[in-house]
Amino acid sequence: MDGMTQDISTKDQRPYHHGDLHRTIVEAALDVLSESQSTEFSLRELARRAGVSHNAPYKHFTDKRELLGAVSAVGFELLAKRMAEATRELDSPRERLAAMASAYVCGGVNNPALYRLMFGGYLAGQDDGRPAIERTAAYNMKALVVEAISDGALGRPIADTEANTRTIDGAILVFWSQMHGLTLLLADRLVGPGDKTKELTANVLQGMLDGLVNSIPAVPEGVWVGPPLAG
Amino acid sequence: MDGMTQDISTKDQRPYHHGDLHRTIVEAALDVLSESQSTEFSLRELARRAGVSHNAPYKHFTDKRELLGAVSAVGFELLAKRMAEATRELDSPRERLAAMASAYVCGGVNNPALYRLMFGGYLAGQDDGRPAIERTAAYNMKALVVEAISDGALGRPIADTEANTRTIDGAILVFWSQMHGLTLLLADRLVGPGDKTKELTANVLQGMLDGLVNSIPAVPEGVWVGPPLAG
DNA sequence: CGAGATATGTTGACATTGTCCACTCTAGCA
DNA sequence: TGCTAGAGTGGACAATGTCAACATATCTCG
Repeated sequence: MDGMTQDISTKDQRPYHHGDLHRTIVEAALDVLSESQSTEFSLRELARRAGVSHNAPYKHFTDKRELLGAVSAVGFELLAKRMAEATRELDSPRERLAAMASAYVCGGVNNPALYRLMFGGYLAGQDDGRPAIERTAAYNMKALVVEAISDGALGRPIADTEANTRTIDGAILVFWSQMHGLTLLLADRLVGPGDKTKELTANVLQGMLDGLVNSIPAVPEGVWVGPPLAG
Repeated sequence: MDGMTQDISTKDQRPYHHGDLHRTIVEAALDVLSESQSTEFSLRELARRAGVSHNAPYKHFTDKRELLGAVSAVGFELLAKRMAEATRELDSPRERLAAMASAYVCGGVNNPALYRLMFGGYLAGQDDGRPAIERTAAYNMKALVVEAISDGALGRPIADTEANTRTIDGAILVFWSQMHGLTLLLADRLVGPGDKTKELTANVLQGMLDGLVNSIPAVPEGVWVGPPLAG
C-alpha cells in the first residue's frame, strides 16, 4: 500500500496541468537567452526544460516571435526597475540622471543578447509593431529621464509642459542615442574592456550633459523620441 | 539535329563549375538580407538562387556563420566607401566629419539588417572573434575620422601622435557611440520618422561637436576604441 | 600529352526545428 | 453528474544545417 501510493506520488508528481506554464516558459527562455547569448534557441528546448511536451508552449504563445516579445517585455521591466532603484537616495537631479544612465548601460552590457532583443528590431516587422507592454515599459523609462530633466538635471529646471516638448525630446534624443550607442559598442566589444564600463559611461555622460547644459539641439516638428504611439 | 544541339546548349548552358560561386553567394546573401531584413534566410535558398545544389556553398564557406562574416565585411567596405566619397569636394575638416557622420547614419538606416549584422555581435562568439577583413574595414573607417580630427575638425588640429592617442580615442568614443546609437534608434524606429534622418543627424552632430570643442572626455588607460587588435 | 591530384558540384542522408492536426486529460460549471 | 473548454500529448510534415560519399572539371607535373 505504502509502496503503491509512493509510486504514484513520485511518478505522478507532475500533474497533467502544469499550473503556470506561461511564466515557466518565459523564465526558461530568459535563462537560455542569458546563457547562450543568442535568440536561436528552440521552443522545443524550452519545453524540455519545463518538462512538458514539445507542443505545450503553443497553448500559450502562437509563435516563437510572440514568446520573444514576452521575453523582451520582461527585459524592459527589469531595466526600468534597475534604473529606478539606482536613483534611490540620490537628490541631485544630475546625479539621478547619471545613475540612471549607468544602470542602463550596465544592464545592457551584462546581458547583450537580451538588450539586443529588446532594441534590435527582431520584432520590427513592418506590419504589427511591438507588443503594447513593450511600449509601455519604454515609456516608463522615458518618463524617468524626463523627470530628471524637468527637475533640473541640465542646469535649469525644464518643466514637462507641452511648450517644452521639443526641447526635452531634443535632450533625450542626445542622451538616449549616446547611451544606446555606448551600450552596444561595449556589448559588442568594439570598445572595451568591459570592466571599464562604469568609468567610460561616467566620462562620456559628463561631457554630454555639459554640452546639453550649454545648448540643446532642436528637434524638427513631427519627430518622435521613443516608440511611436500609433501602431 | 538542330533540336538536339539546341537542347544541349540551352540545358547545359551552365557549366559544371560555376566560375565564381563565392562572390555569387555573397551577393545573393546581400540581396536576400536587404530584401527580407533578416539574417534568418537559408543557405539552401541562396544555393537555389545561384542555381546550384544545396551543398555547393559549403565548398566556399564552412558555415553559415562564415558566410555572414563575409557579408558583414562587404558591408563595412561599402560603408567606408560611402563615407570616403561623402567627403569629396569638402575642405573644412568639420564639414568633412559631418559629411562622414551623415553618410554613416544614412547607410545604417537604409539597410538596418546589414548594419545590425555588422555591429550586432552575431559573430561575437567568445572564441574566435571577427574575421580579419572586418577588423581592417573598421579600422579604415576609424582612420577617416582620425584624419578629420587631426586636421582640426574639433576646432584645433590634434596631431595623430602617440601622445594624443587618449584624447583622440576619447573624441572618437563620443562621436562613434553617438552616431551608432542614433543610427540604431532610427533603424529600429524608436526615433523617427525616417525622412528626418539627415536633419536629426546634423542637429545632434553639431551639438556634439560643439561639446567636444570645449572638452574631450578622458579615456582611461587600457581602453580600446575599435575592434581589439589581438584576437 | 596524359594521368593523378585538387577544387568544385551533386546526391543522399540525418537529426533538429517550427508548426499543424487530431487526440486526451482534467478542472470547473450546469 | 456529466459536459465543455482549456491545457497537454503524440504524430506528422516540410525545411534547414550539416555530414559523407560520389562525380566532374581543371591544374599540375612527369
